[in-house]
Amino acid sequence: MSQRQILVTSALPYANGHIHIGHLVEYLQTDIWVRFQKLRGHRCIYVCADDTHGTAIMIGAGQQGIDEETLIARMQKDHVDDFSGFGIEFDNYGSTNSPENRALCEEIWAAIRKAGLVVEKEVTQLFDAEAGTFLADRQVKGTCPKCGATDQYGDNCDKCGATYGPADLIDPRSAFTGTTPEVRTASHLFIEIERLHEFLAEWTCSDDHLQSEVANYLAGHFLHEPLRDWDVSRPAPYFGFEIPDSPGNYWYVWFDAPIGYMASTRQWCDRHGEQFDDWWRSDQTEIHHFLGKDITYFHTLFWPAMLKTAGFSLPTKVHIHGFLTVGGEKMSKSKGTFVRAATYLEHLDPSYLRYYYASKLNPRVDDIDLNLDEFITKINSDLVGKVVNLASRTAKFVEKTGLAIKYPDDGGLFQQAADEGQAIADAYEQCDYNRAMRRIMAIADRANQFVEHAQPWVLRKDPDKAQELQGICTIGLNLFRQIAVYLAPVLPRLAEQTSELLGKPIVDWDESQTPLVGTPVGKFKHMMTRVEKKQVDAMIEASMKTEDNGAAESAVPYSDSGQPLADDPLAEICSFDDFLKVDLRIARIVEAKDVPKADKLLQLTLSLGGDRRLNVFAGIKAGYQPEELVGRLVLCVANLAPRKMKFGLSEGMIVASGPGGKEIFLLSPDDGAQPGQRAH
RNA sequence: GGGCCCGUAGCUCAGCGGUGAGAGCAGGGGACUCAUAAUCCCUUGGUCGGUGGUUCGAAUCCUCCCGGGCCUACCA
Repeated sequence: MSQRQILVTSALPYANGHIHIGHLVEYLQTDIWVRFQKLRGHRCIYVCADDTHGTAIMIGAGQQGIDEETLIARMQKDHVDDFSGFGIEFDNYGSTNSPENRALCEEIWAAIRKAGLVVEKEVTQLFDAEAGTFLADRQVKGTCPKCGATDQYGDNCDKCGATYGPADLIDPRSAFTGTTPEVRTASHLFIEIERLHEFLAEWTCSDDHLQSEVANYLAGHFLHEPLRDWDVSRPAPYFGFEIPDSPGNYWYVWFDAPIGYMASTRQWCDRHGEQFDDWWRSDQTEIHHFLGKDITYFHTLFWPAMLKTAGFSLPTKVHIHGFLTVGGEKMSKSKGTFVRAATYLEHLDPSYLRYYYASKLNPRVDDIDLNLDEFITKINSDLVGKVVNLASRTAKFVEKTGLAIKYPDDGGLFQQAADEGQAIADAYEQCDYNRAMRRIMAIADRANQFVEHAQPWVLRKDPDKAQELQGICTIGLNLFRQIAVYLAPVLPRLAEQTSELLGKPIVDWDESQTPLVGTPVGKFKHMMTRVEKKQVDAMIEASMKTEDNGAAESAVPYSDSGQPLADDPLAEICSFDDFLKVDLRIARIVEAKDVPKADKLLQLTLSLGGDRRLNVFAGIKAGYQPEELVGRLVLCVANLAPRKMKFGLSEGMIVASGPGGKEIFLLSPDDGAQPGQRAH
């Protein structure tokens, strides 16, 4: 097998938030792949960095009263700690706010300029003077100029479907401060990526650079029509690198972020006396990017276009994974399933998550689900019950004698498992860890059957059978070690413990091909403890309490996030008389049923006490089951003008909060309230 | 509206043109006691979402339909 030279990256985590178990899918997927390549004897380096630029960092720093450099330095430290806690080993972990990155941005920019791909265009944007920043379309809300619907984003109206620019909104408000933004025109620099259309159409479909579903996605969404110019500059003030030949303009964060892969490589090269061009301008080096489906197009269209234009190597493969769900649902802060890496580490062993993710990951873009009950049984039965147990049930019988000098006849078991090595390696190579784990567990099953039938605990009682006992345990421990080698990319800690027990380090995949004989056996120590449900519960409980307020760490007891208010700023002043026009009443839901043809609606019958009933269609289907609603008290707008809907007449509204989707929270009165009472 | 992915045992998934459809976990029965109540043996359980087609033969390929998820809706 010839030695490959491989450069691997994971997407750069953004410096405005902590690492959580969703991020870890990617970093663990990548780390396992890298460890696998290294174990196979390839030259492989894994680089990453914090992504530090952009408006969000600027705003975040402002809110905390610190400068951007302080914010990103703090967050970088937290990120590095989290990664190392999970055994994720980078060869270099840099920052996009580094001199190396600036230099590379300038180099690539110069090449794009030289290729004549840059054009300048005027862009009119809203500017938040209080926050000191330009606002993206989605960072502005206001009233739709077509239909008058309130609270619409700056790009289109989801009531009437009209599209417009943020400056067209009536009464626009900044999402950050709620202030009225001013209109400013600035000139932006664009890259005419369409000029590379043909190249991209070819590249995305060839040589297995992309998973087939990703290539299809690009072909159907972007490449079927001319590519739009890419706006790569932002006017000051902006936290980032100023564009040398365009003073007052900064590179958009998505321009310099992927270049961070290169900058991180350069730092590594400088530390190791390596040539940068051997990694980024060489046919001999494979480049593998791992990233989530949300940032597909930056990495499969813009990034190859930038590399191509600047004369660097193109990615060998872009590996795109799906999102993490927990218990089949999106991670939720309120349900405690939005678990930070640091919180996880306070309660559980990182090996558990490494193995669990490995057992679920496949080469497709599918989302993967973390089912907490399955998590517990999988760890306990696979890792503790099957794998570690093999060592646990044989090692102590040979503590004194060590392994046999000659490997005994095991009926072909070791050879069979050695032969599996290639299939397991292929599965790792293709990121089909699920398949690899299944094959490895099958070896563990066969090994346990062997020990069971050989009955070392019986042999132990007969001094004449000492040699046979040693032979049995030599087989058992060798099968165990073989599994530890195959699992080493996933469970590096187990590999170390195995090395310690048997006195021989596991540094090469080929250790799985030859049995170990004649070495001493150390005293067996537990290698992994069982997971208890209460540990998992405690983690969820703790996550529920953890305020994830981005980078903001507050000492205030109720450190509620400012995000909801920022997303939806306060409305204008309303007079008391105006308020009284709205007749809010306590109501009891006496009937609730699904509206089969509606995506969002449930049909409710509200009782205001006595015989008074209201028929209401409420857009809460995603958050509530009809049966759980019947009987509960809610707050309703009882005098709302009836509205004729496709499904019938709606005679009021019930009051709820939340951003929408599944996150809808109905209001309930305290005990004692009665239907029909007015709220004011 | 468009696109992509998925729908196989209670759960998580494998099989993706060819002997009677599989694994792990869960459930039931038994064995063992070396081991972290681990392990081993036996066992229950499935009209492979539905329909139509291609084929000597389909869970596996194609049509349509139903259901779930994600991404989009002129926006990167």
